[in-house]
Amino acid sequence: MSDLLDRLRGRGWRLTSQRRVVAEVLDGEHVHLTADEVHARAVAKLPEISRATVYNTLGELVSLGEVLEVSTDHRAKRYDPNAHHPHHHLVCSRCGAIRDVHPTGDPLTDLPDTERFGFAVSDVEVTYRGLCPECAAA
Amino acid sequence: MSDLLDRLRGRGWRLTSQRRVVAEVLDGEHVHLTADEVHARAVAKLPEISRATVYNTLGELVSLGEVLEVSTDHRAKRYDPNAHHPHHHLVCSRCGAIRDVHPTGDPLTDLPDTERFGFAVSDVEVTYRGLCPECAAA
DNA sequence: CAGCAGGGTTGGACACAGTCCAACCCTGCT
DNA sequence: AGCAGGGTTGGACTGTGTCCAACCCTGCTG
Repeated sequence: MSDLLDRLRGRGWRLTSQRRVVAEVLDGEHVHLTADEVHARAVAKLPEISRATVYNTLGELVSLGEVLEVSTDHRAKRYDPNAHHPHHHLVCSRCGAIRDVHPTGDPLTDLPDTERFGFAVSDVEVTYRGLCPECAAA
Repeated sequence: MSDLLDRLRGRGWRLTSQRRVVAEVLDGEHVHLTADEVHARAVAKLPEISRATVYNTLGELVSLGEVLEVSTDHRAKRYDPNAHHPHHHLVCSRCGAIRDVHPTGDPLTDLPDTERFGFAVSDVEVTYRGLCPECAAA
């Protein structure tokens, strides 16, 4: 994703220091951060960046398709920088840890026309839930 | 689900008028209501019922496995009274309408051991997204 | 080079969903 | 009738996210 900045520049995105920092944070650790976690890490690099800017920038990255929004629990949304590799998620039902997973098969083909009710189905999200090894041991 | 009240009684659930009203609301229309919508409908039948009680009761019904929590958008949770028929959801990406669907196949078998990372996977949620006929026409 | 336009940033106020809590009430039991 | 204990209530509170008006910064124009 080091080409992320190039891609954004190519689309006429004005590349401010704030936006660069947010992109760097997402590029840094490939984990699923909440907006506030992104903000905390961004502040470490650019102390005066505001929460609103982080929210704005994350929203823009999402609508540009460079980052995915994931909301597995009913709490804060998380941001997944791995937007160019289709994948699904495995979530620990106790601690909320998230892993990217790649199931075989395509669930889209598992939804017969009679079950589509005239919808133009374009996407599927699959969320597996279970106990992670740490929580299972505890 | 008219046996719902029987099942609850059988488990020693104290059947107050408030709880009965919440159960009736869920039983009434088989749609996916938010907690506030349940509250509004409950108030129509029992004017003095409080929001806290609705939340409490919904939470209890969920942990008893009588009702499912669904959160397809990042807004309010919705409650699905259809807990005894395994199914998944089809959501309109514009208006948020939800339909229950029954895909063929079992996505659990599509997740190889190497993709389970030691998790004890127990459940899968599949959410199909697309435009509903009304939104596609507009 | 000054002025300008327009997008980006800021922080504080606000909105929404949900949770918590102490006081109160109600029911069944003794 | 008195009591214990669970259920209910409403109001305060929290966490997450959005909105907005003022400000700033950059590149362009004359």
